[in-house]
Order: sequence, then C-alpha cells, then structure tokens
Amino acid sequence: MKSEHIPKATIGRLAVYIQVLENLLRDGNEVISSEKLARACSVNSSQIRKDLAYFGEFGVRGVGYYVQELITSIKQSLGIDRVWKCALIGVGNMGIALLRHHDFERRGFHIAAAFDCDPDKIGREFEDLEIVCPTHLVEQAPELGLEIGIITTPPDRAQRAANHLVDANIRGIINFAPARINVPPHIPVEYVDFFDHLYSIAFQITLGND
Amino acid sequence: MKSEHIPKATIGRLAVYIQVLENLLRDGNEVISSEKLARACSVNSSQIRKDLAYFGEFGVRGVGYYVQELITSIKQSLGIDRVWKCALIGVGNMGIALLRHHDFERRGFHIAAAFDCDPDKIGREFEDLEIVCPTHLVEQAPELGLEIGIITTPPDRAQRAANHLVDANIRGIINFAPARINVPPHIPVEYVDFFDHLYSIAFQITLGND
DNA sequence: TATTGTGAAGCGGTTCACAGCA
DNA sequence: TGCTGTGAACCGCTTCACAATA
Repeated sequence: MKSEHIPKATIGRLAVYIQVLENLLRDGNEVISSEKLARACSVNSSQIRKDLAYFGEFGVRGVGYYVQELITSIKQSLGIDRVWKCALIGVGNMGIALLRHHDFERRGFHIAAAFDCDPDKIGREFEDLEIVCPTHLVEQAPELGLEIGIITTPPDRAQRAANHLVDANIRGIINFAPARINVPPHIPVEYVDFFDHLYSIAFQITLGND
Repeated sequence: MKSEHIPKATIGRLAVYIQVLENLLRDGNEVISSEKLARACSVNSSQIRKDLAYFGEFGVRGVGYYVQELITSIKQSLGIDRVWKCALIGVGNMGIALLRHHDFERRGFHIAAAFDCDPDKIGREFEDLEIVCPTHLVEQAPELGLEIGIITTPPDRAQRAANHLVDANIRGIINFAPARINVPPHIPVEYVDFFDHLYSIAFQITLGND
C-alpha cells in the first residue's frame, strides 16, 4: 500500500498501539494478532491492519505481529526513533509541571531550554535548566538544535511566544495555552487542552441522564 | 435540526469555540458572524453553523451571534453550566500538577477528593486536600457527590483505580495513565495523553523533510 | 490453517449552495 | 441586504469480505 496521504486519526491510533504494545511486552507477550490487539485497543482489527499497511508490511500471515519488532516499526514510521530537542516557553504552573514530567525524556523528547519573559524568573533554575528571556531564542535555537516549541504561556502571550519560535526557525509547535495561534502554513501546530476531554465527559454524562 | 446523535468531533470543536469566543469577548467583541469565528478557529463556516444547529438556533440572520449569549448557550449544551465534582486517584507528579492547576475551578471542575494507595502519602495534604486510601472511595463518593474520576496513577495501577471508581458509582472517567482500561459501557471514558500530539508533530516534521 | 494485506462497499462527517429570515 | 439554518452532494475514513501467503 505505502500510501501518500495518511489520515490524522491513524497517527492518533498508532500512539495508542505503541502504548498497548509496550504494556503487552512488559507482560511477556512476544506475538500478537491484529484481532487481539484490536480488542485491547477497542478498535476494529481491519483498522489496525490498514493503519499499519500505510507504512509497510510488518506482519506475518498466519502468525501475527512480533510485538517488539512492531513497536520499533511504528516508532520508525512516526519518526520517534530518535531524540527531538524542545524549547519550552512560559515557566508557569503548566511549564514547571512539564519540566518535571520525566516521561518526556523516556519518550524521546528532550526539553533543552526554558524561556520566560518575566524578569523575576529569568536566571532562576528549574530541573537543571536556567530560565532565559525569549529574545534569546533566535541564537539558542541553532546552537542547541531546538526543533519543537512548547508553548505554556497565558493565552494572551501565546501568539508572541509563537512569533519567537517562528523567528527562531523552530519546525513544529505544541500549544498548551488556551488560545489559537497563527504561524506560517509549513509549521505544524498541535493544540493540547485536556479540558476538551472533561467537557466531553460532562456532555456524555449529561446526555445519558435524559 | 436538534439532532439525536452528535459527532464527537463537534464536541471537540465546541470547546475550541468557547476558547476563542472568551478571548473575543475579553477583546470587546459583542457580535460575531460564523464567517469570522470560522477564520479565528481555522474551520469552515458551515461547520460552525451546523455544529451549533445540533443544539438549537443561537444566531440572528443578517447579524450573526451575540458572543456572550453564544458562550452561555454552548456551555448549557455541553452541560458545563454547573460545577462537576471530581475524584483524583494517583497523587504522583501528574496528579499533583492537576491539583495545583487552578483552571479546574475556573472551568467548573472541582477536585473534591484525592486518593492514593501509597502508605507514605496517605494522610498528607496537597492544596488543602488530605490524601485518602482508594478503598474509601465507596463511602466518600456519595458523601461528597463525586461524579467524575480522574486517573493519574502509573499504567499498571490504572485498571485497579478504574475498578474503585466503578464500584463507587462514578459516572465518567478521564484517564491520564498511559494504559487502556475496561469499564462497563454506560460509563464514558476519555484518554488524555499529550504525547499523541508530540508524536503527531514529530511525524509531520519528518514528513515535510522528504 | 490461521492471519495478514487490500480492493470494494458502506457510512458518517464536511462542505456546498441556497432557501429562509431579521 | 447580509447572514443564518439546512437539505443535498461530496469526500474520506472505516468496515467488510476475501484473496494472498507464511
């Protein structure tokens, strides 16, 4: 198959497959069929086979998929078989929480620099990282090889943070601030707001009531 | 229209609309057309009109939508025009970060109890909340009126936490642990894992390279 | 024989185009 | 006149069904 366009939903599911496969591996499973993996992920088995087929033929007919091999293949397909260096802008509650969240390292995302425009914060250290003024992004990005920007500012500062990142030639942005940002179209942006999920739960509960 | 079934994607977009509308209101806008709101949200204007039409007729033909009124209507539609009481299980890094994240209150989600099975943590306080053993959920849930469960345990503890929540008749679950959980079908579950978004960014950057 | 990989069918969400209305 | 609300057309993802094959 090896298709050109890959549905966004597929990427989201691949993340789920990795999660479930890693737990399966921890429990000692070496091989798994699309049918069993499907049940563990609450999706259709054809869905899994199709998702994987976008990137290659990873299975063995009559047998299934080798778990460790499949994890590696998916990670390669997503481009997360290496370390991505990240710049974090906005060292507030959310920013500090992310700096302390050691899963970043484990999952291949290294926060290599932290920025904040608050003079009281500049110069202070968090998790071995000195907080720097965002104006220094332009120099530091190429020096440190920063590729992904993480915005954790208040909403009214999000666009300014985005502008700094764009000026510094960052290649992708993940925005935790509750505000939309505008950047050139070649720079992918992902918005993270877990209140979406809380709203969804609230809605589903409310719906079930009547 | 007032449809029976509402696409999940619509709920996600309504959360975006609220975010953008609140920022518009802060900037002094009182009325907005679907066309302008669409641009601010990076979606199609028919999309917005259709999403809203699922819940009622909130606009004025020839004029647009009254911003404050629309925010209220959307919040009513989602069932977030009231406070939802939440139980948090797993007071690790993520759990503490959420307990300190004051947006929960502002957005109508009150974390009213915190649970952890670690004897070293039980009895300690975080943000005016005493950490309690999860076995007490069954009593405390009805006492405190807990409706939504927030799982922030390590992955291998997620299912156990889910079981406690189900036993306590919690009505919906939001799971931050990187593991799938099984609960009865009438209980909605939402998974939150912002590494999904990092993977997506990494993939999009990688894709743009070749 | 069991399970993958995939063309074709089905289905649900998105966009269009315009009628309806302030 | 301008913008909303909505049936119809469109499009793309999901599921089915089965041929391919270890």
